[in-house]
Amino acid sequence: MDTSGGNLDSLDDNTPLPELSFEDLLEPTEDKSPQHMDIDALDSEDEDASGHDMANDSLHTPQFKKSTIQILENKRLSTSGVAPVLKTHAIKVVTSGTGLSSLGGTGTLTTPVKPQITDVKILNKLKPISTSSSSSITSNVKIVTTATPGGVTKTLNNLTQIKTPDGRILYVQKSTPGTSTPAKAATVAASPTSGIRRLVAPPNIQKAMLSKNVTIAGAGLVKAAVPVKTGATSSVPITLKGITPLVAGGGVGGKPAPTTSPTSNAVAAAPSTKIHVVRTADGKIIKINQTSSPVLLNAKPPVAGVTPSTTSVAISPTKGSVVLGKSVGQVEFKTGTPAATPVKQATATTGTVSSATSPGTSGKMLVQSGGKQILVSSKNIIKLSPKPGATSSITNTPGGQGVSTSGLHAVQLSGKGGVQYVRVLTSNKGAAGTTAAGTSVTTTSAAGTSASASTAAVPVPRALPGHRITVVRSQAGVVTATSPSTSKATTAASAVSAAPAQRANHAVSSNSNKIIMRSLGSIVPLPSMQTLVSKRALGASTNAATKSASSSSGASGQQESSRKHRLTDLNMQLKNLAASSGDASDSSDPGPEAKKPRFVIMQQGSQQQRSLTPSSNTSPNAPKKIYNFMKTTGTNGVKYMICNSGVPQASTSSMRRGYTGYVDNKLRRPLSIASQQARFKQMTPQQQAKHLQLQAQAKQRIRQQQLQSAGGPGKGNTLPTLPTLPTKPPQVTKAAASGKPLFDILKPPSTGAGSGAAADALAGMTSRRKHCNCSKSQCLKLYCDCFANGEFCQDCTCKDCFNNLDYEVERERAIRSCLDRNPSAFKPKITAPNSGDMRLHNKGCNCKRSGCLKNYCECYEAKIPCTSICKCVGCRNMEDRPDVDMDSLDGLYGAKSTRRVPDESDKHTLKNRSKMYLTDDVIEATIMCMISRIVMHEKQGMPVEDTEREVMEELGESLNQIILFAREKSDTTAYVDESNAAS
DNA sequence: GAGTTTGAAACT
DNA sequence: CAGTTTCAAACTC
Repeated sequence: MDTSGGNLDSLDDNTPLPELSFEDLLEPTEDKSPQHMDIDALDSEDEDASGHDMANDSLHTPQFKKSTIQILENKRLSTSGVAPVLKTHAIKVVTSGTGLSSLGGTGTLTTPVKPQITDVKILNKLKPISTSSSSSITSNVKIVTTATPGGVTKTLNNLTQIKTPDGRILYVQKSTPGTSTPAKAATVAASPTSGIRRLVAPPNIQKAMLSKNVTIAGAGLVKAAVPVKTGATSSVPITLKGITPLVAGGGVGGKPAPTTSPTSNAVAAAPSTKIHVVRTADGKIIKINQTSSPVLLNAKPPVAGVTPSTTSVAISPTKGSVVLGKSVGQVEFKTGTPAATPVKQATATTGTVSSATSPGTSGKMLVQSGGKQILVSSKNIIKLSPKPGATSSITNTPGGQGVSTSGLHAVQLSGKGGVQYVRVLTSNKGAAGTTAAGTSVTTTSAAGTSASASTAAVPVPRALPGHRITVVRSQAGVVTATSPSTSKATTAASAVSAAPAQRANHAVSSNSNKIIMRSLGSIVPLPSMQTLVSKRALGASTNAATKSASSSSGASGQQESSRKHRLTDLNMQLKNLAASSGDASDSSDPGPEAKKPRFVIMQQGSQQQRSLTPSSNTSPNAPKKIYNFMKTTGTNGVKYMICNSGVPQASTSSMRRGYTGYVDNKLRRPLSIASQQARFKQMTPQQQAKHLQLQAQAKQRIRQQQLQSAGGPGKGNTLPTLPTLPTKPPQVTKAAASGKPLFDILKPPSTGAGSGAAADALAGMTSRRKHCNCSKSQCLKLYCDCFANGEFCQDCTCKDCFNNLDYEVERERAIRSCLDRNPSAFKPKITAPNSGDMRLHNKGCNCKRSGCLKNYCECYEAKIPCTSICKCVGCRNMEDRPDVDMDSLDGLYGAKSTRRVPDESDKHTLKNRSKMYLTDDVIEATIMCMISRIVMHEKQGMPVEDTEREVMEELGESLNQIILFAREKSDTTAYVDESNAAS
């Protein structure tokens, strides 16, 4: 038990989540009315947040709409005022057994008539509910465990055990910044911003029991002695309400019986209220909601002799959420059954929360790692490091549990912030006397603030060997709740993109028994495959490529500018192709959401290696594939920053002020704004301090490693050169810059002499095209291109730069500020309304004096014509102008080896030709060829590097063929034209 | 490279 | 939302 806490503490960045001690759940009932008010407010906020999260809007973060358990605050009661007894309390949830009496004071749980404990689903919400901003659900992880009946409830250092009647134990870990000690927790408690965690209880939970003092009766009321916050009177009974008794025999999948008796405090809720709210004395609210698509971890068949429903946590979607909120004197559990249950009590507050989606719909995929199986709902992608035992030993819990070694497994959820870290701990607890059987799963969301992440562990069926899985939310923090029914590839993609968490360290412990996913792992936003699939994108890339090839000869300033854009587009597209070569199958127009970056956990185990391994997601709804670009800086637990999703940053430099081409900003954004935002919001001062410290350490490690690897030292305040992947795009970039034809550029690096060129290309990739020169903004405002593009300053000439790892807190604050001002601040300014449409400036320019014919004008800079959206005066940047938005068409022209500057007629001709040759069919065929290579490589288990190289090679070959074909046609046409002219 | 111009971002 | 200020890039010399 204690050991688990120790493990958590050992985690660096992820501040160990404070255990959710019993006192956290307790609160004097006296405060009822105000507390209710609070609850209502919170609930409303939560609902609101889920409904419209504007902050994340820019990030396209999916809204969290599922019922979950949320810890609104990370506040932790100081133990000083609480009776010691309280600390050891556990919460038992009894599904059946109506009419359970509430336990007063120390009373232990009353056993329900037919105890049936289903499952517990723990969702992490990174952002405080209070903020309507992005509602991020960190994880939908549903852990099914069978508890050993009659087990002893205990509170781990970090974890609070919730014991179900049948002996299952749930571990709830609060995320308090770096504090294992209560005192610290207390201090933290003050901070309003805290990570939110959601626990989703199964629909049938009728009763919740807090060991020793709190019991939740089936009737819905539970009273228990409530420990007072520091200085407050202790042993005030807590009331749990809203719990509806289960129908006898209600299995996991079965429909729960409606609850009949509302608690005194409970307000009659609409029928089928599905929300369970528990509020702790320290003001935490736990909501138990049903969520449709839980992820099942360690799902295993229930222990023999036990009814399925009881023995194992059922995956069945649960409704109702438990929210630990701010000090409310009560703890409420409200349960509702989705379908048929009659009205349950729901306080006004809770009522708002309930938005459960239909469970069951989601497909689940089974992920196996190191002999462990994780069942994931289709929407979620969980990726476990292939070798649990791999590297880091961070997770070690010395202590009682006897989990000395740990394995870290990275779990990536497709949803917002989709990365979670899972730690599987071998639990010796059984030996310790705790009833909890072998494995418990803990999920923490590190998002927002690393510290905020709370963990919850669910005991695994006894049959399973004792393992504890701790899921720590990634910084990105925003893990969307998985809604099985609604899940779509696009949704998942968008969700992922929303949180571009950049750095996370995660350590993989050598012991496979433990899987710890730490927030420290670096997460890289990856473009969704849809982007790749997008015809438009492909065409763009093709055009860009051809353009770059043709434009290489250009000399004039204007051409230079054009080429810059072209190169940018090309690089972006290539990156896109390389990075997102995953889910090609979805040809539907991804829309803006689809372009969101995906976060990839950088596994520590794999060094300097980019993996292109698809997740083991088998579910149809699940995102097709996610390719992880992994790079490690070396040592265990080292935090490292990853740039631009493994694609070299060099070419990605943004054009001035948010120009994105029609390639999404994601490509240029190594950092996850969403995640940063979330983290920031939840970060407490202590967390921030710790975070900074960790970052500094990580940075130092990075530098050291880079130095060791003969990498040039970063300059000044900028970060050292970020690790770049040894992949092709860089080559392409440099080659393109050098004027090589694309098809040459794309050729795989030849051995021997060719390798040198490749090395040069890589070197070229490592330098960005543009460097800011900010002097007053500290690079923390949108004035700064680096910042605006979500990039760290690197090799810039800026002064007092805060846009680096050393000032991540400030940076996150700035990001949030920007998003507060403009939720779309980090969205691409220039997009194409529809696939195939011309790129347009979303906001329009406002030029007064430049006539929109200078690069002052964002439209002109992006080579797009001004539109009616623009407020420019004296605009001359018209659509029909030859110098606008035409360079994207001259790629084929360049292929003709024509070096003269095309005139308007030429451009029209080129445009027609481009349409002639770069048809959708051609583009699709090209993509399919690339995809086929990926698939083939995957099947063959070929190295990622090889796969990437070949994909790019395939692209190059395809483009080459297209160009050659176009050239031949053009020659023929010219010949015909000449003949005609002669005649 | 210094100074000016420009327009987006930030602020009021 | 409009006006003003601030800012950094683009531009000019």
